[in-house]
Amino acid sequence: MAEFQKIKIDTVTEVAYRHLRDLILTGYFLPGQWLRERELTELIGVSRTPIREALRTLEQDQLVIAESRRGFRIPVPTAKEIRDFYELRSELEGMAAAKAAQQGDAGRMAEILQALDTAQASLDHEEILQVIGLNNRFHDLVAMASGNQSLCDVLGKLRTKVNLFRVLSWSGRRERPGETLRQHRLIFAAIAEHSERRARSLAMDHILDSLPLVLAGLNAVQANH
Amino acid sequence: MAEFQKIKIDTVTEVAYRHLRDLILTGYFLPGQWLRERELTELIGVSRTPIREALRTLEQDQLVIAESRRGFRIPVPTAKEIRDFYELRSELEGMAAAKAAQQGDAGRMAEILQALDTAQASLDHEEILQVIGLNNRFHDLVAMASGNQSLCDVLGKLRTKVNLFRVLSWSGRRERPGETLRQHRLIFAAIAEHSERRARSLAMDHILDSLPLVLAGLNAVQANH
DNA sequence: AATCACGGTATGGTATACAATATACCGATA
DNA sequence: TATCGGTATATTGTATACCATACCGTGATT
Repeated sequence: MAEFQKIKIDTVTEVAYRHLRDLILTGYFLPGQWLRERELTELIGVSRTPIREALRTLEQDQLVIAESRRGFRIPVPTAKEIRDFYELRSELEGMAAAKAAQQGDAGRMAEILQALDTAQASLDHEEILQVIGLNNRFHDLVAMASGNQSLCDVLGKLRTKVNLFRVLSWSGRRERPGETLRQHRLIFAAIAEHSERRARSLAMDHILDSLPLVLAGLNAVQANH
Repeated sequence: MAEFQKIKIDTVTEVAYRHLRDLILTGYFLPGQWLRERELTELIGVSRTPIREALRTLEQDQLVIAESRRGFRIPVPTAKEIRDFYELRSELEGMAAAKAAQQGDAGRMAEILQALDTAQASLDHEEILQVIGLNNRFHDLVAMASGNQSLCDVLGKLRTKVNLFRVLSWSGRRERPGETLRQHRLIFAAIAEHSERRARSLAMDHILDSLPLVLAGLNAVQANH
């Protein structure tokens, strides 16, 4: 008999964490806004205990900032922070692409290719949210193809935080999923033909490509006070 | 009149976090051991709430592992995890060294040199703990000299976790602070003369140098069941 | 104008109660 | 004997009440 899958039961803390994270990443809160525990308990519908634990986790994700005896607030990113962040992510996505090219796991390659093709189909049908989701998945799959779990974990964290920068700077509105998809295809090609250096270089450039957009968005937001 | 320094008051949660972290990193708990909340409240002398918040933070540091409705336990590292981890850290320390060489901040360089000289003096006086502390500080200073705060943060986290691997594998006992210091001097020389590629390469090799020691320690621990 | 005192508000922390669940133990049954 | 099932116990997960304390705005006082 097949083994029974152990059912993972979500704790309220985990639900609260994901709920708050999604609220933050969709721009529900404004940059700099204080998150009052008691408001959050009403918003999420749970008690203070799981809210506080969820906030501690979000603090580690750098999606909120803890200030002693003041509470938690949404960060207000600076241009330098964003530049530093993109530089770091660029290096690590480059490493992931290079390692993936080195490994060349056939199964993973097929998965990535399928994600790209599905994204292309979604693009043709103008299902933009689908395309964006699959574009994110591309990076996930490449990280997994690197075979390095630590790298995968760190990149996952960075990718979560990059969404914060995007939403706080409204730059998500100006993305061009088609161009992104095109670059992903180039990176995949380099990985598939085991060109480590080329894969790294393309992946790094790909990340840095979106930096100006985010910085411009940040300026626009700040100009509006 | 000089401005009053805003006094940073530690919350109990933060104290509990540091206390637990230090206990973990000094090997007070065994790999795989469950951390019972009730025991921890007695051990640290605070109530469950701050203990649980501290554990959530430690979970993000990957110094403990949370299992739903089971609690938290000390991780049992595998050889692959350790290899992946060192590979990642090697890449990032290399990046930090390269960026530091690029920046060439004179003030930072002086700080690093001073740390190296102090470490040398401590070594001559056989103050081994001093030397180890200053050797860690070297990496911190190089990361700061890179000018990239995000990189600095991530490397800090990685450096914390590497201590867990060391203590869980007892490999700390076999370290040779003198050899480490010698390698640090070489890395510093490369940074000081703005040799980005050489600084990166030396820093990466330096990290990977200690990997076999940790892996050997892991095997030795596992052989003892 | 600068400083100080005061009070409101929110967090930080404790204690407690209870629900939910994992585990160990134990006995019944095949 | 081995397996199944049930029960007791321990522990985490969650809610809640309560208090102490820090922060901040406000207004009086100098």
